[in-house]
Amino acid sequence: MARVAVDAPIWGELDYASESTLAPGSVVRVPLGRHVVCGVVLAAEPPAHDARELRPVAQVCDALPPLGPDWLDLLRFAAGYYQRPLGELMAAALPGWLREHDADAVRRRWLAAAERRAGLRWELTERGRQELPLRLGRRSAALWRLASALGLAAPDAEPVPGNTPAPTSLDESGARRLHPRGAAVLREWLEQGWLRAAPPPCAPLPAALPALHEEQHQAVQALEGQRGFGVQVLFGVTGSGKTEVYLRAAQQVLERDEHAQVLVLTPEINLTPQLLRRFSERFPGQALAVLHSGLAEAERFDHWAAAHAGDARIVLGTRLAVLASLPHLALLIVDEEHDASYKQQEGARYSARDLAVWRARQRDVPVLLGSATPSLETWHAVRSGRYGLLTMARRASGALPQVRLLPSGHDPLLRAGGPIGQALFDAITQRLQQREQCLLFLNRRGYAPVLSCPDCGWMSECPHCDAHLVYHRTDGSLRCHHCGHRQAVPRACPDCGGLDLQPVGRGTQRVQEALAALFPQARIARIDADTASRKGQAEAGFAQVHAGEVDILVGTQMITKGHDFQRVSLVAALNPDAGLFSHDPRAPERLFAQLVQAAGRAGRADASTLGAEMLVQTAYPEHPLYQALQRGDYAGFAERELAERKRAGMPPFSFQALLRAEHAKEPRLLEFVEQAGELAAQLADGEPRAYPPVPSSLARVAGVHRQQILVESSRRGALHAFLARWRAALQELRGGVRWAIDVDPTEF
DNA sequence: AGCACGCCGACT
DNA sequence: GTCGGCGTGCTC
Repeated sequence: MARVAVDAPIWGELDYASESTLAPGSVVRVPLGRHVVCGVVLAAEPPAHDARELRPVAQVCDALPPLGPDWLDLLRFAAGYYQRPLGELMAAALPGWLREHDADAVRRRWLAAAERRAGLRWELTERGRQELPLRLGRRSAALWRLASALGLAAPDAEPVPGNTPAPTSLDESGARRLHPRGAAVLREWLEQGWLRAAPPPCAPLPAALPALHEEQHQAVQALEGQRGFGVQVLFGVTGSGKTEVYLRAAQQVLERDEHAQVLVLTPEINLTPQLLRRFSERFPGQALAVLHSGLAEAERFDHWAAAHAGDARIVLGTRLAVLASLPHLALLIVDEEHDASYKQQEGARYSARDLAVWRARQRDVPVLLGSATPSLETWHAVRSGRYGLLTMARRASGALPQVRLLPSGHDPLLRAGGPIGQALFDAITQRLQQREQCLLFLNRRGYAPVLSCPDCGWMSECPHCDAHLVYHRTDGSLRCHHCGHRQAVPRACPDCGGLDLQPVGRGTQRVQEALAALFPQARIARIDADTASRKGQAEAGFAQVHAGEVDILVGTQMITKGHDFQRVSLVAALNPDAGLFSHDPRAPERLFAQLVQAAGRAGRADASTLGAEMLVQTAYPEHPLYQALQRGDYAGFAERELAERKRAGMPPFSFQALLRAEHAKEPRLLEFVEQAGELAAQLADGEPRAYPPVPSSLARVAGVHRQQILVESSRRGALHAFLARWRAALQELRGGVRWAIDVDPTEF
């Protein structure tokens, strides 16, 4: 009998009959209802006492080595911590291609992928080392020639004089020299699971590694001394050379152990082509696997297989890569660890950064968290001594851009309704004269965030969401950025018939239009979700900027990530103030990180005649956040935010979870959250504290109403004990309300 | 998630 | 009188 976690949103694990004893971690296909689904064996159990007739396991994917116990423990932990079924975590961790193909297809693809990786060079697996001698016995000298070429000692072989190390891997032609059917025998043994791809002969490192500057040297040395579990925070300003430290850290680990694997996490793989390039240049060959959701399913399987087989020495990926099977994991690196995209926002809402730290502790290996603006959670752990701190405060070459705050208070240009004030106008004019490029960003796409009637106060609102319809002038449409609703701009006000509908506020389109009028001679480009609708379109836009075909680039946050523009010397934030006074307690932290990131887009200051500048157009130039930004004082900003969090009893000084519930009928939803709140009060017993239900930040999206309940405790253990009980009780409630618990929520 | 089972409104 | 709505329960 086998206990199996199945690929279905089912709590509880299912039992199946099995003729043989299946190793835990075996990937199987099992009948469920009228379908066959993928599953992972959790344990081989003795038959249960109840006499229920079990259905048999349909197939065992025995071409795959079973998933390791540490992988199973990771998934069990994540399922428990994030209050989700184990099967769902499993489905998130395994490539879809594996889940959707039968054992034969999996075997074929697994072997084909292994052959491609190996360059047809093989070595014995542990299993091969044990089982092959049994199979061969004392017969067949020719087969033993193959076996000893793979490093097995024949039972009655003469001890080899001297200590010439036996070669331990074989390719096809080598096998043919030793045995007439050598290649076929290798294939047979491969299918038995006795062989695996031999690691490519240690790819030569580039002859001359780049010299490290003093701070990098210090960081690399500190990491060299790290053995066993430890979290090191690499706190380095943009351009300080964090990637080189990652590369050296990876190199140390890979050289120390010929099987070691390194996991490198990055927020958005498409936005960090440099990181991928740097790793593949430094460690050439098949040793690098890439895991992210942009890969075709079959391709993702191949990369996952390389990781699971232990062949991939470096696995570079987005948050989902943290769930990959990595049997020889020896180092984890989380780049831009503060980035919000490490938190999965649907299904199992795990934090890849937090799971990376958990995996490091589990395997007793180091983990490196890199950022110019660490998350407050991470910074707090540094301050309390739990995490080590490696600081790189200087740019490797050139100076950081100067931050200049431009008060928008009494500016005549802004008062006249323009997107930029006099100071910014002058600054851009200067840059244009020097043939340097400018990058302007704001958080709103479209032409204007809302259309309004000055006569009666009517505003364009989405019929399905609690949100404004955004005016897009290019095609004369009103669009909802939340549900995709789209309609033509009305000729007259729907309420009073007034004909003077006015755009209110500014989006990227309107800014582009205004800039075209202000700088008629400049070449202006715009990149946002609207212009980048098709894949590659954004990259084409960026390429134009790199090629110097654009003088001013306007866009959303999209343009603040992933590109270093050598000829951009001025970066400006047009209206960042919303982040100062948001109801979301994490808004300031995000704003600071975003502005620092944006500043980093400016090229080297010494390549500019005027020096690189980051300009912030704000009504609150005295605000401590901007003051800290101007000083380049992340630590000061973080201290202040942490003090505020402590005062308010918020994370990281408390632990939170959020119940999110949604339903099309508001009364039904309210009834549900009411009941949920009562259950929480009964079950909590004072700890944790449950707040009353409130509408979510967008109370209605696409016709669905949304409410949430926040629970908070000073003790993580108390919170989790409560969540398990609460979840079980909520599952008993009826009424078709969709709900989910978000542990350690980052968005409210 | 699917899928079946079951009890209440507008149709040939 | 039925067809079908989706609320509820189950999947070893």
